Amino acid sequence: MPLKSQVPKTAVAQARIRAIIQKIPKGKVSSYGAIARAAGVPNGARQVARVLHRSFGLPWQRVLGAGGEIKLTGDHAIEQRLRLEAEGVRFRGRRVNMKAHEFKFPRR
DNA sequence: GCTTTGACTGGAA
DNA sequence: GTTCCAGCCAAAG
Repeated sequence: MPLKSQVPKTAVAQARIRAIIQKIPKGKVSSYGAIARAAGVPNGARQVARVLHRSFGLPWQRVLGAGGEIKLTGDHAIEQRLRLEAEGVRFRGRRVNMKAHEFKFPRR
């Protein structure tokens, strides 16, 4: 009989989310939804956002909304754009060219 | 334990 | 292009 996991499922998901975000290479970006799916949490986009905000030391600037749109508000949005442009990511208006910069995660 | 809130998403009008 | 709406998940009050 397998022992019941003492670790909450939510904590596992969050750990995966952090690990995945760490894997995004410089010059590439991803979206909340894509990361959630890669972490095994479909429709967990909001959860990705929460983890991203909570944890420290992640390349948060490489995480965008669907379609490569910046979802942040205020000064944080400005900083994110500056950081990404510094990494070579080109913007078209308020969006990124996902065709060229989206990082695709390996399938299970 | 119910309600509100948020760095979300996709589809429809 | 915009606005509205319904769905989803976890944390906070």
